[in-house]
Amino acid sequence: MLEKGADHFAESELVSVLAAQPLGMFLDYRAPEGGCRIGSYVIVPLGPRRVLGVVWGPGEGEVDVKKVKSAIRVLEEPPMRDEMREFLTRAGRYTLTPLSAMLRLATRAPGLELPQKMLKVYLPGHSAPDRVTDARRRVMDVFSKSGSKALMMAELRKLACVSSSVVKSLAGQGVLEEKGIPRDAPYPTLDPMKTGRALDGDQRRAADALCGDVIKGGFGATLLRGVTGSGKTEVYLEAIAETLKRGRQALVLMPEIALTSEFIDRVESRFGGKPAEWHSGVAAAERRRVWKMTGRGKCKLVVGARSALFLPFSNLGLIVVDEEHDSSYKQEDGVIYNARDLSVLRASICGAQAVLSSATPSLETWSNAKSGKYRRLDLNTRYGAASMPELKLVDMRECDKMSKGWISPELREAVRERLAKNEQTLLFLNRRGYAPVTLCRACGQQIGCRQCDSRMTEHRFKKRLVCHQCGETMPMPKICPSCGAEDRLAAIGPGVERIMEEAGALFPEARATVLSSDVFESANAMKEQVSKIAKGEYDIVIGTQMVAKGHNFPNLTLVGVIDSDLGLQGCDLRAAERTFQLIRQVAGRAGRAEKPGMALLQTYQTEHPVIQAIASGSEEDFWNAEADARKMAGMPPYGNLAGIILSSTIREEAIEVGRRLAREDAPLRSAGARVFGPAPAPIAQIRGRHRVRLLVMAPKGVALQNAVQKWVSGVGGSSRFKLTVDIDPYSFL
DNA sequence: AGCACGCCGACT
DNA sequence: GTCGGCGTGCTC
Repeated sequence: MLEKGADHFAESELVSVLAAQPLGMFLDYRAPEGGCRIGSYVIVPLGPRRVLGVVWGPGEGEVDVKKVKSAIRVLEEPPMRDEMREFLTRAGRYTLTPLSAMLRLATRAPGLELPQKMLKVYLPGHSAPDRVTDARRRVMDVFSKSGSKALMMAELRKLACVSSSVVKSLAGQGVLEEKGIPRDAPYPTLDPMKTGRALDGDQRRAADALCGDVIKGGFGATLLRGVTGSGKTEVYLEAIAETLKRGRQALVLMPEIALTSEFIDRVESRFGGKPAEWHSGVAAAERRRVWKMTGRGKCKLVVGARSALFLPFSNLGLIVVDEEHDSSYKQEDGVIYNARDLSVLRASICGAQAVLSSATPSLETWSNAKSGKYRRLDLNTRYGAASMPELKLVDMRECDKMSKGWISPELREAVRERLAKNEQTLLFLNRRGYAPVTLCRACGQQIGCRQCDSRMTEHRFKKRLVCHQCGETMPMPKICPSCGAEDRLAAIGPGVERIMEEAGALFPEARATVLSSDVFESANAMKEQVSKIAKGEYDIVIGTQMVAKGHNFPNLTLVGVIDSDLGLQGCDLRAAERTFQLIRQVAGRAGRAEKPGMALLQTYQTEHPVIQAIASGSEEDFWNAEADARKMAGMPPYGNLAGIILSSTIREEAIEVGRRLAREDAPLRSAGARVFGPAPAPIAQIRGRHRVRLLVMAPKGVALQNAVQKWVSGVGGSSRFKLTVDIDPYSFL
């Protein structure tokens, strides 16, 4: 319970209203005509406007009663439930988001305040017609055949082959009854009693466990782990069936809209009806219908994007987060939240089950399962792990003495073998351009970006320097911008273009190409190149991470990872996690069907636990190693992080406030937290705003949110200045 | 978020 | 003299 006292207010009693406007405070109003209750959605006057709000409690009465206006009216929708208000409150407190912004998320359906639109339908009435004509008889026949089902004018005209005047005149005589029905119709009922596909041993066990939880009722969280094709969807469909049987609602979150259509088909064949859809691609009227129907409990199953988590479900019993590791669950602008974490919070508040499903769970979820906070259910593959090629490490410390360049003798030899056999090789390096660093040999200065403080990457194909941080580009200079020395600029380190150059020199007879997002004019040009590669028109493909996903190159039997360590030294917390998944994905490109594949991983750190884990191919080993590393570093999930993004149209202001905050860190220190930075934010400039970032680190158990709030409150700054807090950031510098 | 109020530069 | 730029502040 959020507050005590009456939950019903008679007309003109004082109530405290939270407006869905960025006000940062509650406003007192008088209850409207007919009274209202806690949770009522109300339209209130705010300045010259009328805005949507929710009655949050009794009026605070701290403002002059003469200033207090009356709420205009209560919406027809059922009041916001206590559990929803608690969810918004706690989610807002966790993400350090003002409650009004949270309310905004929860009322993001266009035209909510509009009265229910009515649809005119016709039914047989009680009078007899003054005259019976052929046309009139056809109309009456339609109703007798269809069992007096209500029909819209368009349907009726079509079925009876009459014009609207016939219908109108019958209605005028009372032969037909004209009725308005709500336009936002309830959703088709889903039939959970239909049986799904047959499940095998692991799937059956997992489904039974989940259904058991649903039957038991109350909160629980489960990691459902299984590779693609292991039947995760089928398993959670069983849990959905069980939820529907008990009259409760289920929500399935998906990371990408593209993935929903296949799921919708599965639902239709399993339950005999489509679920409601909620994402940015859904039209306004349909969004309103989904919102209203979930609130009235007339919509039992929703599939949607992360924002579906804020729908006003009346009896939510199950939340499935499909591909829970996917980074698109992290909302990065506006209100910053992670839908995966908030799903668990919402489930815990409304006594629902949360099912986090993934082939490669995030470390957070893996560790929650390991500690017993979440239950873990594993589905083992039906077809074994046949798709992984032989993995071999190449120690680059050995090679350096023998040769220059980035392609080791061992990898060279392997490439030559493929060339002789007419098979393809993929050289993987997750770095665009020619060289990541351009250094002046005269003065030692690196060429930096003028816009943000990062380094410029040379793109030799385009003869330009490009900042991968903010997109700034400039022509490749002849003289050093710092000291003016001529022809002393040196490219340091490799990018895919440089590997292309080296491959060209080593294998002049081979047909080689670069596959990198920046070398194509259009998506179509890229697709064309991909299909050329698939057809075998190239012998060597040099690619960035874009080669990892989906493309099938049947003649590819060798993958060389140029720099396996690349992801590991970055400042991105999930770099290792992603490196692991990426290298496994890339290595998985090698060898299909009858041709066995091989992957050579070049590394300077053969003994590094992550590299070892990748080489051994054991997932559990990797997670254990990664968990140890994060534990040592005090990183999530064994420590807490908060990103502070300072932005301003004036670059100096963002930096200045950043420095000041970093200096005045007493509130953080006393709580046991530390601050790093300021540094340019991952996207240093957005829509003319300069962004700077601070990172706060705290050991587990520190009330990080409180400390951060205390610390940043009253930073001030001009009106162009804005501060945003990103709790549990995904990317940081 | 809007929207008004208010205080300084280029026009009829 | 005024029109209008958008910086500042308020909304029960």
